[in-house]
Amino acid sequence: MSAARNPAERRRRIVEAACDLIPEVGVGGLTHRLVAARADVPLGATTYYFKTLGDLVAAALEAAAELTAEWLRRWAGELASAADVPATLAALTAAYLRERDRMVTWNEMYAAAGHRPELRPLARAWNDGLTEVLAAHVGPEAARRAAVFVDGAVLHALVNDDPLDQDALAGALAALMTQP
Amino acid sequence: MSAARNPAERRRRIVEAACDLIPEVGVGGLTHRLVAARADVPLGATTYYFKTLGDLVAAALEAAAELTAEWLRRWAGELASAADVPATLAALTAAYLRERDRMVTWNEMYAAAGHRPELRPLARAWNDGLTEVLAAHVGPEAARRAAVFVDGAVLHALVNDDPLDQDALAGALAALMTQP
Amino acid sequence: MSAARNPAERRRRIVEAACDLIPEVGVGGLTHRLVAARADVPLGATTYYFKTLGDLVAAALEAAAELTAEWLRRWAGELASAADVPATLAALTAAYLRERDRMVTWNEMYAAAGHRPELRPLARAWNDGLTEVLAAHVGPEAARRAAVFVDGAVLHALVNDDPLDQDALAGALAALMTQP
Amino acid sequence: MSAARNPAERRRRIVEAACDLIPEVGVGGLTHRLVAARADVPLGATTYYFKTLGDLVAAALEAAAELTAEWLRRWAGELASAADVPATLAALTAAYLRERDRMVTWNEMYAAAGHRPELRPLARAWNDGLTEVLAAHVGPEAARRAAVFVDGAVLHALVNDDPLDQDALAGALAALMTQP
DNA sequence: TATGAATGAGTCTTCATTCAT
DNA sequence: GATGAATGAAGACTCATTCAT
Repeated sequence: MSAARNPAERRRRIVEAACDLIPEVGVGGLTHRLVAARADVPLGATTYYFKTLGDLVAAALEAAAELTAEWLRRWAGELASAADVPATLAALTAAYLRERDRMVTWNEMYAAAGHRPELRPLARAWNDGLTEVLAAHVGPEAARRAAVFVDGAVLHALVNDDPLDQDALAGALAALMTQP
Repeated sequence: MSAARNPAERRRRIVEAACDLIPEVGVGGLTHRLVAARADVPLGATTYYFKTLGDLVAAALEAAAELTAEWLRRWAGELASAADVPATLAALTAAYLRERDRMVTWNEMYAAAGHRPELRPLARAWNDGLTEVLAAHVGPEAARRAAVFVDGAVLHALVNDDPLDQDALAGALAALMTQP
Repeated sequence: MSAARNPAERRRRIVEAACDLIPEVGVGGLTHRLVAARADVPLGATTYYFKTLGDLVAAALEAAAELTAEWLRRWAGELASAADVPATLAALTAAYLRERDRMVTWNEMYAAAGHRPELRPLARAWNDGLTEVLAAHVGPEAARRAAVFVDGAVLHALVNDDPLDQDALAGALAALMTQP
Repeated sequence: MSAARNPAERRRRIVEAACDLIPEVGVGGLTHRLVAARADVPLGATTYYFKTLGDLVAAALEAAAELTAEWLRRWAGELASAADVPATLAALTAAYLRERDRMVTWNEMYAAAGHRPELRPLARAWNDGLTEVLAAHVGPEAARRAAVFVDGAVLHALVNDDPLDQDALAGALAALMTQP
C-alpha cells in the first residue's frame, strides 16, 4: 500500500496534499514544490503525474468537490428523516459555518472559477447539489433560494468572527422555504 | 493635474491601475511590473510608493471597498425613496449581478481575506454597509438576512450563466425582510 | 512484420522517426519522448535500443547518410548515360535544391559534425560520394570542385527563396568541370 | 568602463560571451547560465537584457554577422588592389578555411536559419556581401558563383582535415570568374 | 525482454526588492 | 525625490537516464 511504485496511490497522495494546502495558502499559493513536500514525494513526481500546475490544481479542486458530494449525501440523509426541514438545514449549516477550512476551500473554488471558466461546472457542484437535495422537500425555487442563502452565510462567516447563529439561520431558511 | 511631479496623483493612478487589474488577473496575479505598465509609470514608482507588494494589494482592495461605498450610497438613496423596499433591492441586486468585474473583485476580496486576516475588516465593508442601509427600513435581523442573501446570489451568479432573475430575487428578499 | 515483438523492426522504426524529425526540430531538438511518440513506441523502447540519446542521434544521422547513398546511386545512373555531364548534374542539383527537408537534414549533419568530431566521417559521405561519382567522368580535381560547388549551392538555397536556377548551375558546373 | 552600472557595456559583454560560445557549444547549446558564467555577470542579467533566450541568440548571431561585415571590408580592400582577383580571393579563402571557429559559427548560423525563418536575412549577409564585393570585379553571375563556391569550400573544410588548398581554390575560382 | 515509473539535474523565465545615481 | 539597473530566489516545466517489475 506504500506510495512507491503504486501510481494510483501516489497520485492520490499528491492530490490530497494539494487539497490540504488550499485552505492554508490558497489556490494561487500552490506550487509544485509545496505540494511535493507536503505529499512527501520528489518534486519530479508532481510534474510526472500532472502535466501542468493547472492540471494539478484542477485535480485538487475536483477532489474537494468529491468530498463535498459525500457531505451532501450526509445532508440528504439527515433531511430525509427530519421533522422540520428548515430547522434541520439550519443546524447542518451552523455546523458547516464552523468548518473554516472547508469554507475557505469553497471560496477558493469560486474565486478560481471566476478566472478560469473551465472550472465553473465544478464550482457549481455544491450549490446545485444542495438545491437538488432541498428540492426533494420544497419546490425548486424555494430550494434554490435556500441554497443561495446558505452560500451567503458561508461568505459572511468567512470574514466575521461571529457567523449567523442557528436561530438566525433557521428563521431565514424557514422564511425562504415556506413562502411559495 | 498630470501624474508627473504630482505624488498624490501618481499614487492614485497606481492604485487605480491595480484595482482595474484585479478582475483581469486576480489578486494573486498582481505584480509590480504589471501595475506599473497599466498605470504607465516607471517600475520604480510602484515600489517607491508602496513598500511591498502586499501594501499595494491592500491599497487596491481599499480602493475597491471605497468604490463600493459610493455604490452603497446610491443604493441607500434609491431605497430611501422606494415604495416597495424588497422589490427595489431586488432590482438593484439584479443590476449588480450583471456587473461581472465588480463581482469578481469582491470575490477576490473575500478569498484574500480568507488567507490574510488583516483584510477581513475591509472585506466586511460591503455586507455590513448593506446591512446598515437596509436596517433603516427593516429590523437589523431582517437586514442582515437580506444582505447575506444578496451575497449568496452574487456567488451564484459568478459561476452560473443564468443568475437569479429579478422576480426570484424579489420573492426571496420579500420573504426574508417581511418575516419578523 | 509488426513492430511488436520484432526487435529489428522496432529499432528501424525508432531510427526512421528520429530521421523524420530532424528537419522539423533539428538534431538539438530530438528527445527520447519526441522520437518515441513519433515512432509510436513506448518511451522505454528508445532507451532500450539506444544506450544514450547521442547514440540515437548518431543512428539517425547514419540513416540519413544511407538514404543519401541511394540518392547517389541514382545520380550515378543518370550521369552514366548522360550526353552532357555538367548539364545533367545541374538538372539533378536543381531538383535537390527544391527538397528543403533533405537540405536541412544535411545542414544539421554538418553542424553536428562541427561539434562532434566522431560524426565527421559520416558528414563526409555525401560530398565524398558525389566526388567519386563525378570522378568517373572528369578528373578528381574537377570532380571535387564541382561537388564543393553543389554544397555551396545547397547552403545558398537554404537561406534564399530563389535558389540558383538550372542555367546558372549549368554554367558554373561546366566551367568547373571543363577547365583542366 | 566597468560593466557594473553601465548598461551598454554590460549588454555588449553578454553578447560577446554568447558569440564566443557558439563555436564551442553550438547555438542549440547556449543557455542563460552558460552565457552568464562566461560573461561573468549574474544569471539574472542575461534575462534582464534579453527577454528570452531566443532574443539573446539572435543578438549573438547579429554580432557574428557584424564581425563578418568587418571581415568583408578587409576582403574588399585586398581585392581592390589585387592584380589577379581570383588568385587573391583564393588566398583570402584559404586563410578563412583555417579559422575553424569562424566557420563553425557560420555553419551554426545557416543551421539556425534553417529552423527559424526570421534569421534567414541575417544568414544571407555573408554570401550576399561577398557577392557584392566580387561584383565590383566581375559580372554579378560570376560573383554569385564564386561566393557560392567559397561557401561550399567552407562546408568541405568543416568536415575534412585537409581543406582545399590555395591552388585548388584558385583554379576553381578562376574558372568560375573568367567564364562569361 | 521490455516498459512504465520515477527522479534529480537543469532549463527558461518571472519577480520582489534593493540600491546607485 | 525618483527611477532604471541589478540580482538572487523561486517557479513551472522538461528530460535523460535509471530501474523495478
